[in-house]
Amino acid sequence: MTRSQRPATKRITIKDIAQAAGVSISTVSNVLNDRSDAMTEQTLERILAVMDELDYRPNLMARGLVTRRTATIGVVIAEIETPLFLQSLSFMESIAREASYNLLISKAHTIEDEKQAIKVLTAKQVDGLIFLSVSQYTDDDHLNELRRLDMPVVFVNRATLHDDFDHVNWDDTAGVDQATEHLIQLGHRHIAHLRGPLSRQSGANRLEGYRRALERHGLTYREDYVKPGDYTVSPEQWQQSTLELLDLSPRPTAIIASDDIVAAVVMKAIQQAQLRVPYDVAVIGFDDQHFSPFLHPALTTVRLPVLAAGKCAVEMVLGKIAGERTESEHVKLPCTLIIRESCGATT
Amino acid sequence: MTRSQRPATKRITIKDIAQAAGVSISTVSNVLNDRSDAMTEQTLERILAVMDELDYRPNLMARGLVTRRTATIGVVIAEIETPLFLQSLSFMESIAREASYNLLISKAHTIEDEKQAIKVLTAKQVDGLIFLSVSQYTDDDHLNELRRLDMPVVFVNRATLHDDFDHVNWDDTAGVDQATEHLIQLGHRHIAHLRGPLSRQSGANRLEGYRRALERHGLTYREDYVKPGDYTVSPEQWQQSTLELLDLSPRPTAIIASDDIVAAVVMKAIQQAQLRVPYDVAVIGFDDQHFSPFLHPALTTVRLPVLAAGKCAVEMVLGKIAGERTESEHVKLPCTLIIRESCGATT
DNA sequence: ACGTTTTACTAAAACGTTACAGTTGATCGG
DNA sequence: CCGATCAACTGTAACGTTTTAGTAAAACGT
Repeated sequence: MTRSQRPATKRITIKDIAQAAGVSISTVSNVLNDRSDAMTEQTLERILAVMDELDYRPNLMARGLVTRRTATIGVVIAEIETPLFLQSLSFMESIAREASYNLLISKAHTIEDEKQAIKVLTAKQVDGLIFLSVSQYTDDDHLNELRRLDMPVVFVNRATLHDDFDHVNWDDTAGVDQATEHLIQLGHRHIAHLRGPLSRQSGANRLEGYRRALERHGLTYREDYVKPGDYTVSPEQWQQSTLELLDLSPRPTAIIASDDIVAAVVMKAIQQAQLRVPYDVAVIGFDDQHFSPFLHPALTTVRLPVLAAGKCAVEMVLGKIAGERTESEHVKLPCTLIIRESCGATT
Repeated sequence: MTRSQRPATKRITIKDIAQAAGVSISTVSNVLNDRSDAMTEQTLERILAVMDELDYRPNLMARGLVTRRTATIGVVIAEIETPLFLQSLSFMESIAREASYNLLISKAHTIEDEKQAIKVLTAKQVDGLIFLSVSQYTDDDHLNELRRLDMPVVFVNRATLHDDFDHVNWDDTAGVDQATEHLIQLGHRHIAHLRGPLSRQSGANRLEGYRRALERHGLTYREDYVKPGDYTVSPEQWQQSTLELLDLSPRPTAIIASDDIVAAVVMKAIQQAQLRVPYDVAVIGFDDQHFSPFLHPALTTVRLPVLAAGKCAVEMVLGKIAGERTESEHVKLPCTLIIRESCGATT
């Protein structure tokens, strides 16, 4: 156990290796860059041995300075603390790591934050930039700055801005459409919706999907069947909205919530009103958060392709970096209806 | 709108600024490093103007090469996809950003992964390293490698290894103790526990806290009141375990679950057995995940100080970097009992 | 045996900063 | 008015790599 007491840890560099192996630094650099064909087996082994013995680790900053590559992708993520996006981030890391890339992260909730984040991430010489679910509204100024960077940039879950940027989005509209369709197939004719904030793309899209499915089946869209389930209003109000829905005539036999948290509250309100889910009222959520299968009853919900989106985004920037992809791409991933107990299809 | 078509974006450097402003690069460097006292107001402004006009951004890699500072902290995080730790990570980013630091992240689930992560993060010259909830068991080899780095390292939520490392932990034992105490105060005498995996620190600690509270009150610890609620077993088995507990005589009047997800399943099982929470059986969870307030009934649970721990960890490495802290510290943060509906105290 | 190719290297110039040791020319105290 | 201090700079050597252009010696073909 050679535990040295503050050994004044001399940083060992390529120079030290060269010296110890009795070669030039160029040769050492060659082995570092897998150009081992340019030297004797014997020299290679000697260098390798010295590296190992001295526990040499190349300084990637110094390397990056000349190669202009850092093997690092910057991720700007919205402040919103939803587990879903963090999960996506986590998955991005997995994909990036397979390609030996790391993620440098920076949260941003205002446009100012975002600009600042771009500044520091690029100053740190990231090879590409991913924007995860950040502010929907951006000025041209901002976009031009991004264009000027001349660096792979992809937006995930942000309203499509301009065609020259890469985008990965998911199709909430189709997701809710599918959920509504499912309820209709199960015989429901009175379907209510606790919608998200209309100021957000997701809120508007989901309402649209609900409406679209109803119309396709010739069911009338009733204003009073739609109530706000925003995160801008409180859970108490979601509960209140649910109770109001239950008082309507005819009483809705199904409620589509804007997300799983809202759905949990909706189910709770229904149960407190002495009604049963799904027998009296079916409930469908949105997001497929990790707790949804464990609710009582297990929640039928629409799963967002957050993992696939993360993977896609990382692959897009890696492709751009490698020069394989050049055209800007707009990917729209489908959502999946996850049927559990709360809609009555499985019981 | 000066949208240039691939302007062959010449990277502008400190040299360009110097030239354009008619000064030496040293002077420009001085303004970059806030040594504006060493020049005329007029020169300063001229340089600033040129910087602004040319949209200059210092290359932090080049700077880092000479200062040996990157303003980046490496975070190695366990693969386990629990939202809780991701939330902690997210909060760490906030704290780090206040100090103008960024987080370079790398997941690791095996020791090999971890070693690899250390290698690349240090190669990228991070200024400090935080281990978030990674593998409990490490070889001395591994630790020595970390010591050799001569770099601030703090472990969060890892079993204390050696005193010369910094640690931030939370006191699960006291947390469950407190939860159990609360139930006892409410008059419960038959309290069961769905424990976590004993191979993990958290599982063992929580069982210990449960036991400790019982003993303090002279209540007998019954083997059959404790069943595994591991994530190593399936939700179906948690449900099964719950039903078995309900069949015991005397029937437990309260169940403490090893975490909130398990608690949700426990509540579900109880309700499916036509019993009511909390009237027939009280339930307490652990973690205070974001969905817990929305369960039916809202879950009483023990909140882990994941945010505080993240903050603490970041502050510890920043302190070490700044040279303010030198001693190794071992912080143990308290958990908080969050009383909601599922234990019957508020209804 | 001679020119040519190949092999196994090496020297030195980048990359974009900071840091330190100077160097001017002006100001100042006595 | 002279040496000393000071203000406002500048020149250049690092930092640890990669890369390009080269070189000396060995191998090869004829």
